[in-house]
Amino acid sequence: MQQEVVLAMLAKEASRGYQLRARLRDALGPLGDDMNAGQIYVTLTRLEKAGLVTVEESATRAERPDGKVYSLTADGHHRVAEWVSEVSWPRPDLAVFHLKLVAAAAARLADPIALVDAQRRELLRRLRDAQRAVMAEPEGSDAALLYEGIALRLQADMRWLEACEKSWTRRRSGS
Amino acid sequence: MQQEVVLAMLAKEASRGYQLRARLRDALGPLGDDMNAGQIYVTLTRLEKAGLVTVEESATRAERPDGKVYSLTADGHHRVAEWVSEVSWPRPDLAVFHLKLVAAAAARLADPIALVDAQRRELLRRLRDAQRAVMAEPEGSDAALLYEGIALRLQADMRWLEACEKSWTRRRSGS
DNA sequence: ACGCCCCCATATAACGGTTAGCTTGATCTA
DNA sequence: TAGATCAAGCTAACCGTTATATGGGGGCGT
Repeated sequence: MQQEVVLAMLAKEASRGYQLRARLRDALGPLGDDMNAGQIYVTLTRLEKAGLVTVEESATRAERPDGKVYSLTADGHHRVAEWVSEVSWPRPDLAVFHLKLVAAAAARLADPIALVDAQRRELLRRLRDAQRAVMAEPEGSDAALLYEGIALRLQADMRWLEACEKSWTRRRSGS
Repeated sequence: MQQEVVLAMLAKEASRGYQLRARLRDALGPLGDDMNAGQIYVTLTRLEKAGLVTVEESATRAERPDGKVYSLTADGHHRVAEWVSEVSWPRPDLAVFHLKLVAAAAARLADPIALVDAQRRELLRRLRDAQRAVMAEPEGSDAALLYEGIALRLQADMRWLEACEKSWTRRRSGS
């Protein structure tokens, strides 16, 4: 998980790694299961090295397993405030599929249009899954919202693939 | 750039790093300028270490700068064929924004609805840019196709943000 | 002729996200 | 009591990405 996300979760209250991981999983619903177990620990140690969090080797609390409790430093608080206030959005990652088509056509490895078609079928499958998941979730839940976003994305990508197909068929008859 | 992409470009013909980079940039149009210059060399050395490409220290050709020409090994050809045939699609990356909202609300760092609004304005700006870019490109060019995909994505994300706003306002009045 | 700048071409260190896999103890259960 | 499962944590390693460095060569103005 992105460092800032972990940092922001830690801003609510100091936690140990496992609790943090559980909170993240809860906030994502069924999609949280995709997270890798070790991810949090990697991120936490890196945050510590960067001086954004501190550990307290707490045998002070009566917590059974000899514990590492993580909390934010002043720098950490500053960083998370900064992150919350900044607007950023992941750049669309369509380039690699496009390059796959270009490369496949150039090296005569496969028919681009067949590739687009296969991709369309795959996205259709995922779209059905996402829509089924939306309905399976309780109305208005976090998970339902996320699945809805995924479905909207997939629909947009489907329409792009249609545009790709048109473009490549034109290109084939045109050359 | 992803290793497989570089590999696939190399499948067309053996090249040296710089040519490869130029070919990639051409295939992406104006978006290709975002590529980092050194990226290709990092990827190529890693591919070499993995045994998927080989270098030929060619002073054999009358090429001025003492040259490293890269070409695919048998394993490399196999790998690229595999890649072309596999259907994969980047997983939608909506989780981090969702977690930003959750964390901001939980730690009372900011008003989630204000965050959604700021994001909406930003995406609207980018959408206008993308649509302008579509029209600036020659009809049917690679770059126009890519920009169209980006625009479609952004529209989908906008609609998701609207759903987010609805959901969080409901949640606020409901708690 | 000299200095300057830009392009070709390559390389490298380092950061950050992700994964696979390991350990160790506790708890459950057949 | 042996085996399975789970909590809790850790590590090595891969890959994508960036910033930055290094030279050689060609044009160009003064």
